[in-house]
Amino acid sequence: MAESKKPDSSRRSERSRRAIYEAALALVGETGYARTTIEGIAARAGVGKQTIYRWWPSKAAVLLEAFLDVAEQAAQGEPLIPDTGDLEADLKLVMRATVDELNSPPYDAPARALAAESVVDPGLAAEFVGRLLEPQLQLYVHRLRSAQDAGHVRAGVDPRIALELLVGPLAHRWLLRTLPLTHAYADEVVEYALYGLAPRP
Amino acid sequence: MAESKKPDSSRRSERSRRAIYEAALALVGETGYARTTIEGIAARAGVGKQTIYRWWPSKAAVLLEAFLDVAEQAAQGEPLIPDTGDLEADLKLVMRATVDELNSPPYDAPARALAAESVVDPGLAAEFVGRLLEPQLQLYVHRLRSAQDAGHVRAGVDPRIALELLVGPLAHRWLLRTLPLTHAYADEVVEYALYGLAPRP
Amino acid sequence: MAESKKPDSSRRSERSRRAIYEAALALVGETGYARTTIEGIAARAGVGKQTIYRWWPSKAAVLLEAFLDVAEQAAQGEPLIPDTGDLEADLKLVMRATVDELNSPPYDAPARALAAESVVDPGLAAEFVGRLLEPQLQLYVHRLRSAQDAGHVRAGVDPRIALELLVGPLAHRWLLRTLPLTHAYADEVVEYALYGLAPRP
Amino acid sequence: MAESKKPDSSRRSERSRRAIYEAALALVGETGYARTTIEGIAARAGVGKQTIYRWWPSKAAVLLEAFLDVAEQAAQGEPLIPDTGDLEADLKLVMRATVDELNSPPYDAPARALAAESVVDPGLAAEFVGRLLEPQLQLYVHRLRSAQDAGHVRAGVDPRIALELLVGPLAHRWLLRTLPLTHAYADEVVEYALYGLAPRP
DNA sequence: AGGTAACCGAGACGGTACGTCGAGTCTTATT
DNA sequence: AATAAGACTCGACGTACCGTCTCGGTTACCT
Repeated sequence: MAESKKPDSSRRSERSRRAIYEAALALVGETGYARTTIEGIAARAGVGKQTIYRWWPSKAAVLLEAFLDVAEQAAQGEPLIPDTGDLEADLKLVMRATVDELNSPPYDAPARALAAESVVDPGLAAEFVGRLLEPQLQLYVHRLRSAQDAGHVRAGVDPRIALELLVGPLAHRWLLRTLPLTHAYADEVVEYALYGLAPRP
Repeated sequence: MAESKKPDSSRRSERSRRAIYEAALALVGETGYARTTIEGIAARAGVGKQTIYRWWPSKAAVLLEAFLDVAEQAAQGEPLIPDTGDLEADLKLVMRATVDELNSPPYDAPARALAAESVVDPGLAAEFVGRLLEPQLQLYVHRLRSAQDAGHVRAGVDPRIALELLVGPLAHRWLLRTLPLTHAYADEVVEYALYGLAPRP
Repeated sequence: MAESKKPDSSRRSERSRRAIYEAALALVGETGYARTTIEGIAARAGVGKQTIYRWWPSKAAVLLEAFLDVAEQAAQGEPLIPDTGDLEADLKLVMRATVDELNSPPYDAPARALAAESVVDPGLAAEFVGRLLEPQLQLYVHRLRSAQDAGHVRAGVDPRIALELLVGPLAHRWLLRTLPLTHAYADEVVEYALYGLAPRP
Repeated sequence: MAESKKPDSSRRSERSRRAIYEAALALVGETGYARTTIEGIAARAGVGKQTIYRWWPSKAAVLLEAFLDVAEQAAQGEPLIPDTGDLEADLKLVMRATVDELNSPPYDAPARALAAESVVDPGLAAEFVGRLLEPQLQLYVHRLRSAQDAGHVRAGVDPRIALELLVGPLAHRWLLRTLPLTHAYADEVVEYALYGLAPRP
């Protein structure tokens, strides 16, 4: 009943782990995900290939962890979604910030790669959504519930669906590049969506 | 400005073209896009590899055309978006149909593969969006404009953005599998979105 | 009992035939036999591939005929082997001329290619020997017989073997490049061989 | 002056090396050199193609080493050229043995292929001559010098040229198949050549 | 003089092998 | 025991030519 030998993580080289993260992100940024290879990551990180295969099941998994790593560090001074009492203003703020993030190359390249892989690999998608996307979405749920409590959103509204009315259109433009992703667009999406959520007089 | 010798398409073998489409769709359906190889398509189609490389620049391009080919044949009896005068009912109808399509494996596998590649390959994305997605989206624009003319949608609303409020959430759930994609969800998205578009009394 | 359709040689395009010869010799000279392709010959000659396949069974056969063609033209003012009565002088003359020929690139390249192919393809070897080499060798037989009649070569000597004592060493150096092929060497071979053929006092 | 990364030969798999030699010789023997492919050798040896490309620059180089390998093993019980004091008899012995070797298929096929390639590839020729042919020729040089010391060959004779009078004719018949290669022919060549080398009374 | 059968240029086709790249596994020596 | 290094088998890549096969277009013979 032996599991096929799992490595002893207490012995793991922290140095190598970080070098692999950096190499993975750098290569994906410079040459794109498809042209990034495990061999290339290992070479750039000054690491043996086996060290990667020992700790990660796939190229996508390496990139996901690398990306989570920087995301966590960036999220230390967590901005969350502000709650000034003005829902529309607060949402426009975060949505504009999201637009900026999606438009910035150092974020765009790995995030795009991970999204694309997730589209096609349900296992990765579960990780990607669970560890990266869902926590973000929950912030919207909280803010919307708070607005609901304050009477700015109709009582019957399901925040989960409301949030997707906001985030879905942004994701759509970002992923498929149908049209440019701008602050103006973010604002309009917020406005159109909120019309439908506001209480009827 | 020398074009690197283009083949003479009048000499092209229709037989091979169709065989390649069928092989590509079959293999993507059976083994997934990543494990589908050009060599495999050629072998299954009973065709030389060069015949694929002569006419398409990449595996994704083959699949796109194969998919467009069946899409066109399927769209002969064009369903379009009905216009019964009841916008909500009409939209729910198409949105439910779209949900069914996205949930049906023979459509899902190649569409997902193309979407994933498009996320990461802007050139393919342009083709994918322009030839497959955008025509679909224009149907929404038309239906929404018609509703606007009938006074069921506020005059100031931009149909392009309105449509993304409908389609974006669906795409989001489909692509990233955040939550199940159901008829109920389609209905709710339509309802939430239309609240915001309806004229204020 | 129909032979699988042989082409009608009276209809053959002389223009194409000559262009193919020239292209074949030029390409073999410029890029070597191995890198010369039938497609390349056809392209250079401004000829369809089929025109080559119609008239020749192989690349080697094309080159052989091309080479024979120039060899015939060159041999119009046939030098043969002179017969001044001084066998040694006469042989040195031809042997030196042969050395010069073998050392001249325009002759060397195609001749080498044909020899190499012949080593490995008995059918081609038969053609090569019968149409090109053997006629040359017969000249030696005649000259040696004449010398025998004049009493300059022992009566018991078989001219066929004697000739190979002269030509063999030259061929050996040429084909395998063991040592440089010079006039001095030609002279020495003639001298050493003739010692053995001369009548014993 | 960067060498394009050379592999570490201390890590080399002996098992693969021997399997490649055997496969190469077997395939050349069975199907001929031209129809022997690197892919075929790799498959037959149960080896990755890359393992061949890592250690050899060409198909011919593989075959050369394979052939040298068996030649070395065969030459353990070195026969050399005997020195009984009777030069003619000794030479006839080796020349007949050489004829037998050249007429035996397992030797003929690879040797012929290597010779043919050498005719056309000077680099290979250098290897072929230096490592295989020249050591054989030196045996003749030694034997002839010994005969010279014993007064059975004229003092002025250059053994190098004398040897080519013996070996050249044999090679000529073997390579171009002008006439059959027999013991009788070997004897005659020896006799004719020795006439010219013997001291004049 | 018109019809027609061949050769001709061109090049698409189904194939085979090329030489390269990278995947994932395994081995060796080092820390 | 984990590591850096890298050789190994394997499979696919995209390319180059093979030899076969249409496809018009031009000759050149033959009614």
